[in-house]
Amino acid sequence: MFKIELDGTASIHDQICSEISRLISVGVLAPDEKLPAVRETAKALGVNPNTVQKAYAALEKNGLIYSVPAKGSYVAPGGMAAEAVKKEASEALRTAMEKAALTGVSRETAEEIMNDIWGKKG
Amino acid sequence: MFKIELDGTASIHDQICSEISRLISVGVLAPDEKLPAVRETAKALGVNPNTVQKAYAALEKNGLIYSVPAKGSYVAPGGMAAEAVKKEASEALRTAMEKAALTGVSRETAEEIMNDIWGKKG
DNA sequence: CAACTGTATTATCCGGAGTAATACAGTTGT
DNA sequence: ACAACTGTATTACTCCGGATAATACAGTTG
Repeated sequence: MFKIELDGTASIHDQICSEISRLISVGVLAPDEKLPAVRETAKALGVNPNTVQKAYAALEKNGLIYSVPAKGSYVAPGGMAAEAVKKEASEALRTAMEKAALTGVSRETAEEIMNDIWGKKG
Repeated sequence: MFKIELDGTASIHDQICSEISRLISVGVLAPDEKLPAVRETAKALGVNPNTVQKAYAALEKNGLIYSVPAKGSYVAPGGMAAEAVKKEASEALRTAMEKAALTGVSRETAEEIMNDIWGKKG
């Protein structure tokens, strides 16, 4: 069972989405692996089941998981999920970069930050 | 007078903040230049004066502008404002990159996006 | 003095977030 | 067959932040 710390300013179901997305992309949650039940997750997180359901529904809408009534929710098969997550993350990164560029942040500055995070190239 | 399109999902005063920040960093709003009055901006944007005031207050808190009661609000002097904006934007970019890295986005992918936005290096 | 400035206060409305309590239909293990 | 689980759906309620609205005050400016 995964753990999530509800810290941020974002809504709880958004945070659940993000964390599960991350776990999928990193591989902690494998393709076709069964996710904890809605009620179980809710209990583990000390959160209302409806909130978790909202998160799962959003994940399914984005193609990260698929749900089978009366059976469970599963990570999308064949690496589709991981790809979807990275695609989402890439788009978010693009948006952030566009915004930064709009406010005058230079490419050099962006590269420096990149080196801090991914390690210097070469 | 500047224009702002209230599109995003963010709150109005946040959008006003962002747009004024951008205009400052780019140089459209020069240091010590007087900003439009709260009521004037509100009217131009079709928005409540209180909302604009909230935006101006936040901008002042972040050191981007300074307000003189009964006189007006002005862009912070000596390029301080532009620097503050770029610093903020850089931090936001760093946060976005960290999140992307966490979800498995590779440096190569990030570089590609960077090339799209800032132009290819070299 | 009139018209403007930023600032402050209070009240109200609306929508989303979150909670709560159910209910239903289908699966699964015993 | 039955109990216990699954996802899904519905309805109602509370709470809080965003936004609006209507003022009021004090100080500046022409």
